[in-house]
Amino acid sequence: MTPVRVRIAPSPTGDPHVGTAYIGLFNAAFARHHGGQFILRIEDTDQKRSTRASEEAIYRSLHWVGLRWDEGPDVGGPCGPYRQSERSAIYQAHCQQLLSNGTAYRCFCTAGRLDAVRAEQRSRKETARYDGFCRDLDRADSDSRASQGESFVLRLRMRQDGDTVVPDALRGQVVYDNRQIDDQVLLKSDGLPTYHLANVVDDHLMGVTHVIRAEEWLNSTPKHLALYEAFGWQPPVFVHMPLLRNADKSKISKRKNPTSLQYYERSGILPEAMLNFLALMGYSRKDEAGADLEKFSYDEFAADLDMTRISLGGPVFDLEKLRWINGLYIRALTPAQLAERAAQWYGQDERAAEIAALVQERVPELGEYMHHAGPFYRGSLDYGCNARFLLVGCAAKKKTAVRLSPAASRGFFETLIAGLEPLIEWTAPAIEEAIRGAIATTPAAVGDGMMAVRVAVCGRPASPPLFESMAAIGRATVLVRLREVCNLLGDPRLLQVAIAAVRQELEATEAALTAALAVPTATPTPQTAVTATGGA
RNA sequence: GCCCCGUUAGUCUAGCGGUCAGGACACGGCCCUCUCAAGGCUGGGACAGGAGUUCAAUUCUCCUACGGGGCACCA
Repeated sequence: MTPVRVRIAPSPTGDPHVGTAYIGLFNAAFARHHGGQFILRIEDTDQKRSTRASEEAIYRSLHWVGLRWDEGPDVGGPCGPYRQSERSAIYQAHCQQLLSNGTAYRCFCTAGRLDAVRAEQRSRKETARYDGFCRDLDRADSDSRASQGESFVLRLRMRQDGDTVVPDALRGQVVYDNRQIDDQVLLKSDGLPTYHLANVVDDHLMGVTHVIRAEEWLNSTPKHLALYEAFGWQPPVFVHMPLLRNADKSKISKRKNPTSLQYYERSGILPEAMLNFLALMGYSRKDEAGADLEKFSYDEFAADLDMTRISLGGPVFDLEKLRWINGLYIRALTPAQLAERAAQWYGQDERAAEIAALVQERVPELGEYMHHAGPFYRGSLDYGCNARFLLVGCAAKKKTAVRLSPAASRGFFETLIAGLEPLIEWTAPAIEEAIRGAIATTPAAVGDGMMAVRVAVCGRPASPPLFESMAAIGRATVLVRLREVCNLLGDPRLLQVAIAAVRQELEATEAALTAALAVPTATPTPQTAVTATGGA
């Protein structure tokens, strides 16, 4: 029996995603279970969006959560290179093979024509797909046009009749009508492969036996199968995992959920708790009594793992339960271990010195250190009565201040997010520019806009310098907080609830005070008390 | 619009023809308690709907509804 080899193939665009850890966990555990290997491959064929910084962040976050791989760009291995941008020659050679055996053809269609075709198909309510315009071009003609430097892509020649059956380890046989399947682009006009080509070629060359990936890939599997056939290769076993979901059941997204692993690391989720929680998404274990087992280690999980027992309903990523499991792990530590872990978590954080520099001036005694540094080490914030500052200008002292409605304030935060999100460099000057830009789109005063951002990001109206603070808090966490503020402002009822809570608190205090002052004779007089202590 | 996947309480799940439909998060109550947590006990809450197969369907089949995903020179 051939050894099990599995892989994850994240693309280095943006923050390391919780879904990558999820799929990584099941792949790694599966490999461990069967004594096989787990490979990390970087899918950076999208030149426009891939960055080296993101790639590094993926290594970091995956390591943080406790995943280790046997082969990868950073650790090497016998099937390298493990970065697809470094494998162009391999893909080119394989394309040549497909071109000569006729399973692929050059397509010279322009983007404009393709758009027009798609628009036309949509207006006729058909499945949008390539119309085959270049499918039957004469080969010699195609060769000469290519050699004259005309721009082209390479497309897979899909069979136009019959069905393709995708054997999925969890779903059985999934049948597709071949006429539904597009002539997929394999090689882009920049000469780089698309995911579909690179993925098949690499999986084969790297000896991957089981492809465990997210369900969103299920529909493109027929294309992959066609490629395996075109190359004359044996396809791997396919396992399509359910997609992690937002509370509204849509595919998990950063708009509706913190998806960055960095966010969880910084808000103090323990990596072992994160893995445990992720394992519970679609998988369950039982104790001797037959009750569901909620807490188990990665090793136990890997030993137990049976992929056929994965449940397919899309699991909602429930932060409440994550926090509960995290608490379970925290309580399982000895006090000494917890002290050690906590100190390590905030003291050896790579931003420790940066944060210290920011709060230094505001700390008269070390005891107040965490009060000021706290917001740098948290995930979501609780605004309480400071929520009023989130309404741009509304808490301003100047009578003439421009005051924005909740909706307008929300609009402001949305444009701010849009300005912050694409920043290449997450630095104070870049952040400042984005903030000033966003404020400029509103009639509010600069200072009032800044105050709203300060409270949104730091949770209170007093903080170290805003831009530097935001730089230190980090992009992932800043964006999560801003999105939560948008949600808050988007639903005024949430604000009402907050206001009601504050009012209740105040009224209770007032009532207690009034009651106490109304019965001065029932207690020893203040006079006596003062004298007594004063004389001691 | 077309194609594919899914459907047990608000959420994560067990179940693989006969179960009082089990566990967990969250929620309510009680206990413990200097507070808050934690912990213990306890309560409410689910098989999407309809046909069929069967002595018997949550479980098998089909239809409907609902949810999700895909339909790019993004992965």
